[in-house]
Amino acid sequence: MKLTELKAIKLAELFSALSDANRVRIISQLIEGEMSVRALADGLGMTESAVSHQLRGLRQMHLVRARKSGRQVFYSLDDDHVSRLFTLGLDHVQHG
Amino acid sequence: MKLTELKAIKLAELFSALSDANRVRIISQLIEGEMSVRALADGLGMTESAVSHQLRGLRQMHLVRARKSGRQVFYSLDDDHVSRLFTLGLDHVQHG
DNA sequence: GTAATATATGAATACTTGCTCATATATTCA
DNA sequence: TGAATATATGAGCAAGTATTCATATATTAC
Repeated sequence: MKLTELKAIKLAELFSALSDANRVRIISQLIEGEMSVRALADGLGMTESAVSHQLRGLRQMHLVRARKSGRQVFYSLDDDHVSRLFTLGLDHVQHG
Repeated sequence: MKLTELKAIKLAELFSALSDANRVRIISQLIEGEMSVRALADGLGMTESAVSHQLRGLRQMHLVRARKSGRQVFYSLDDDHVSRLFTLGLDHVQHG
């Protein structure tokens, strides 16, 4: 398959979004539905700062979306490609 | 989705395999069929050493397979999960 | 045997990344 | 207003990664 350099970079960036165990766990939580930063941090045993930094990257790649409500920010998956990639990858890991 | 720590790490490792533009380009070439290290290097404008190093990682993750023939080593994709991940990701990049 | 070719690999280095810590911004409540 | 809570962000650092260069191994041709 012929691939332009730009597309190769974009693809690599997309997969990079899922190339860290903590990000994978964040995504896995968000597959269930939207969650606040604190809820994610508590659920994953990460600091809020670390979660926030990671969410920033995911946001910039348009993989998650933020919804502000009062002083909380609820994050959710921005499109279903992510969860499809996620489950396909999980498939590979489980019985690949 | 509840995810064990081990599965999160395995998933992240899988996606890490596709988290570099040069590896993405290597995979994109191998989707066409098997190729030697030199052919890959020539086709991608990389040194043979760099390609060999990357192939080593992909091999260790069982994403590519090596077939030795004379003094050449031909690489091919080791399973179709990879190309499915690849094309799903490309889908996202193109009209996501 | 030697020379040439194809690939692999270790060390060194430049670059990237994910975290912590400190601080800033925004919102709610008293 | 001021204190408390939720999130965001920048700097700095430790760990990881991809490359290059030099060298090693393996195969073929002579």
